[in-house]
Amino acid sequence: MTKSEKTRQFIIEQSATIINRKGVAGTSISDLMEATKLAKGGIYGNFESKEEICVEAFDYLTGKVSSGLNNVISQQTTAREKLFALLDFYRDRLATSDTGGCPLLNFGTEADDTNPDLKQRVAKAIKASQQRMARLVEEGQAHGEFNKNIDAGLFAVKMFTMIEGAIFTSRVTNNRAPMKTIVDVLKKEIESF
Amino acid sequence: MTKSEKTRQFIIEQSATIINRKGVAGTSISDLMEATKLAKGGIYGNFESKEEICVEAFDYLTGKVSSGLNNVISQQTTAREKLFALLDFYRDRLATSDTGGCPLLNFGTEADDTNPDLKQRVAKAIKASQQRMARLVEEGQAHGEFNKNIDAGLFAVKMFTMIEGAIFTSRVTNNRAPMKTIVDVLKKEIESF
DNA sequence: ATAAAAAAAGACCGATCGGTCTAAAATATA
DNA sequence: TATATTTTAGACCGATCGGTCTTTTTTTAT
Repeated sequence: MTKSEKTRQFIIEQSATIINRKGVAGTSISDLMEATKLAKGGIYGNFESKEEICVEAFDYLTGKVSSGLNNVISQQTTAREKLFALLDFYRDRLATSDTGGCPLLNFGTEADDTNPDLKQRVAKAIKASQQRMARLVEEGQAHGEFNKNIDAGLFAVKMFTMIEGAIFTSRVTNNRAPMKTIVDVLKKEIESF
Repeated sequence: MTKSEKTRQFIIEQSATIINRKGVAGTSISDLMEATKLAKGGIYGNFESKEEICVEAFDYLTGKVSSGLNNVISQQTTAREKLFALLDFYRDRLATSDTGGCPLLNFGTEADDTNPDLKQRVAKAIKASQQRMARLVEEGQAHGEFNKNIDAGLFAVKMFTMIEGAIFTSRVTNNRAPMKTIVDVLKKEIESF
């Protein structure tokens, strides 16, 4: 890993949370200079534009969520346990305030009317998230753990919308209760599979 | 209604959709000058700051959603019909792209880490939305239409998170299907009450 | 119609925006 | 250690930001 590759990665990591919190339009290069302790030349020597940093920051954040999920899921054996671990991860790691919440929600709501490139990236990430959920249900069905009549795709849509809606609600109202409630509701439904 | 009151209202109405789409940070005064065909003096003669315009725009947008809902709800008689009308309204009027989507979602996700005033306003509006839903369920129970064992508050949280999550998903993916699916799921659950 | 009051125009302000460029510093090669 | 290359600092750029203020225009009251 060359020096500039390391610096580039460092900039992305330091910028990601700031952009997730303040948004693309609300984040200035000087914010990133302050966070990285780099001068303008240090930033623009590694990125072509603010837009490029934001895109990389989004990929970094979603990648971190994705690997975090893969990690907790891989530690479980049954499909039910895996789905529960996924739900716990969302509840404990994305509804909290300290990292700015779910990047899909933050980048998605800002980009949908202003930034087609970013919007498409978010759309892809949404699809991937739902597919992960559906896959876990299908896995449970293949292993005879869940009823085969369950519509995995439909449940994934329900699960995804509820989780994102709950993250949003809990964060704006400064109250973890909605997120907890929704996770419990989803767990109960999974138990009935 | 004095001249300046009319102008003030005009500015709010013309600005609201723009701010809903581009966000608070992403909207400039010159955007609003262009939309209203007013010069800077015309804007700042009626508002103290950009922040004030944004707050008024949020109130205007949520007020319009609220009165729209009240309108379609009042045209129905049974609680079930009222809940269905509410769902149809969300599906047909807020998941579409032309007005920028749900103001709660747009202002809420931007404000939660950057704008405590606006954040609190969104939190209040969220609470009001959920209470409206819960009240309709309780109304149905009072009239013997729904089973009294249904937890109205819990259902309202579920309904609200699913709707917001579905609006988000449908808008970012440019696909009405998730919103339609979620509305159908909720209707089916209401039918079982 | 005229005077008084209200509202809007637009020049102007300092600050900051994203981005460029050259010179200095740090690193890699030899 | 000397040299070639890469990387960073930071002065600088024009544009635009939110906001102010004086002047002009429009509205209202007489």
